[in-house]
Amino acid sequence: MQFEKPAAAASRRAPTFQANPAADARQLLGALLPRRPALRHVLQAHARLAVLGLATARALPYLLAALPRLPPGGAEACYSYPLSLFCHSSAASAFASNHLLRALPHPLPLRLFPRLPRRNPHSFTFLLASLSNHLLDADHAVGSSSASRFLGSHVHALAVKAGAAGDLYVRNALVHFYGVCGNVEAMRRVFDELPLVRDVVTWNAVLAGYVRVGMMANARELFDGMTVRDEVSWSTVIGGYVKEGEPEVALRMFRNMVMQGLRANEASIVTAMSGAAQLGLLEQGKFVHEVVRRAKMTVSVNVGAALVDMYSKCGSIAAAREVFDAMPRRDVFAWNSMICGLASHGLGNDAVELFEKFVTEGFSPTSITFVGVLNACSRTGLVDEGRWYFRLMSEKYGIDSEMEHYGCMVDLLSRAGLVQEAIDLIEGMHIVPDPVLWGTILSACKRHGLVDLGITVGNKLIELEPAHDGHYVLLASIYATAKKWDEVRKVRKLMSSRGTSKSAGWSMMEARGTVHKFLVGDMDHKESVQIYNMLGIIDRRLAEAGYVPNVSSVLHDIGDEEKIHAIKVHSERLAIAYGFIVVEAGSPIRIVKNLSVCGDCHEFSKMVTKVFSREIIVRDGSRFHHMKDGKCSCHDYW
DNA sequence: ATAGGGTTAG
Repeated sequence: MQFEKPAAAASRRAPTFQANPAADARQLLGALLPRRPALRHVLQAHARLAVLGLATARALPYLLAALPRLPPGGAEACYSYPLSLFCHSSAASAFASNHLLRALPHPLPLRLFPRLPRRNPHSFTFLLASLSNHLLDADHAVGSSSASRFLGSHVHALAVKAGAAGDLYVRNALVHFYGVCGNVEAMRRVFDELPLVRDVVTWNAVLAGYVRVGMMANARELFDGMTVRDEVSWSTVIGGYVKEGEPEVALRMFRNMVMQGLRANEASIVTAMSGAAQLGLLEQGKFVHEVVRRAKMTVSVNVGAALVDMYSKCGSIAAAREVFDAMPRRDVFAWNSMICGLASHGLGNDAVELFEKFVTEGFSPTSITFVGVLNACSRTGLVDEGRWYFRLMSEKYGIDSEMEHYGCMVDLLSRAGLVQEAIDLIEGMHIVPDPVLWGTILSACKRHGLVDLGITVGNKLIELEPAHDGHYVLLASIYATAKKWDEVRKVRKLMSSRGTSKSAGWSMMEARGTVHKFLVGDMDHKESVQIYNMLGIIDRRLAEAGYVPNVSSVLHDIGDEEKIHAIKVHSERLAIAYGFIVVEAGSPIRIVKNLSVCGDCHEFSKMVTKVFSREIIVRDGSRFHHMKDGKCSCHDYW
């Protein structure tokens, strides 16, 4: 065995440590620190440098540069560390100053800025970023944000005075800042200022500014005019369409991007996935998942959570669970998606079980976790559990009850017939109750035959929201159960003179790679003739099996014959009939609706699943109906 | 140095 000479070994291990300690420290830090270091990583690295004798005054700025943005109002120790790094740095360089500005929480950078021994044009970038980040973090802390807006324009003025405003990075930071403020005019002014010093980041910042305030037409025009677009440009616009409730456009752009051979990054994957979830169409969601698979991307926590949400909102709760169980690491978002998903599919017991596991694994629930859990209890009729979790939320976790939580509780209680307890809850709320809560009470009155209370609540609601058709419909049907026909007529008349807010119902399904959308009595579809023939066949078989249309839910002032005719061509039935034509036997027929299923369509669909041994999965305005063998996962309550 | 992202009752 041969031995190296000690000197040679040493020089190979640390060839340049003697030559340039600062450069070595920098190199070592690069190897030591993860890509996005946390405070403790930097502290550990500092310790390593100290042990090696490399924690010199010249090396400290690099530690400063590696620090993450520290949280506002955090422990003072958090920011005394960056300050001491700065003070012990030998060169009071602009580099060290700038990274100090970056590490410290708002408003310290603003206070320190005038006193920094060295500044350069870059310093404005750091300062503006600090302001922008603060605005983004605390978008509801209105008081401090208006101050930040003012301070931002002040920094802008300082930059102009210092001759730094023409710097590309400073300009980009300014565009971003004004975008974050929602000050589109100022943003645009900086963007258009001569000389036109711009790069793709400038364009993307303006794009994001338009998206942030919902000016999608401007965003799109800008995007279309861009000569250089990168991944960020695409994901910004795709995310904008998702945010604006136009998932079809978002997904079309995502496909377009992929078809052009451009790389889908994590942001565009996550936003497109959320678009597919919003749309509810499984094939669209699977396409996005397929892009992840083909790119051989590792399923990160973010992508995993988005997948879970997409699969549950597209009606495949089993696929959602599969993805969730396979995730090596999960964050609160992933858990929340899974819990809420189980709840919306009527799997309340699974949701509650998962919540308990979540807590056992040491996670802290958020307000959204409780929306999921309470919703699960409500959908499954777990009254005691619901009361228990509602108390747990504030008493153990200190989470304030929000409208959504009250909504779940009112639904839970009134559904179980505990209408008075639900009313007491509403009346004891510390926030102004949403009229929808009273709407829940009203439908419970209908369900439980509480005529007098129903009449009081119904009239109150009509007074509160005269354009809301649903209130008239419910009130009239309550009068109808009490056989007060004169009152029924009055309410109907009132509705036709005032009510307007009823949106047209539609049903969607996808087949053969296309999306088909049906309206009531729709004749626009290319295969309309076949669809109506199929509907006729289904109707006859169902009639043989004893199905009788129930028109009590139709409140139009028309005869029974017409009502039956109207019900027979509800969009959902057209979609089901089309499903029989195009969906492969053995596969479920998947339908997405904008409104709630009407009572008779629900009965009809259930019966179809029994008579034809066909599975139907309907996503309506607020839940899923898995229908099979004549039974529905919603337990006939929606 | 600067731009983009997910979960929420009826």
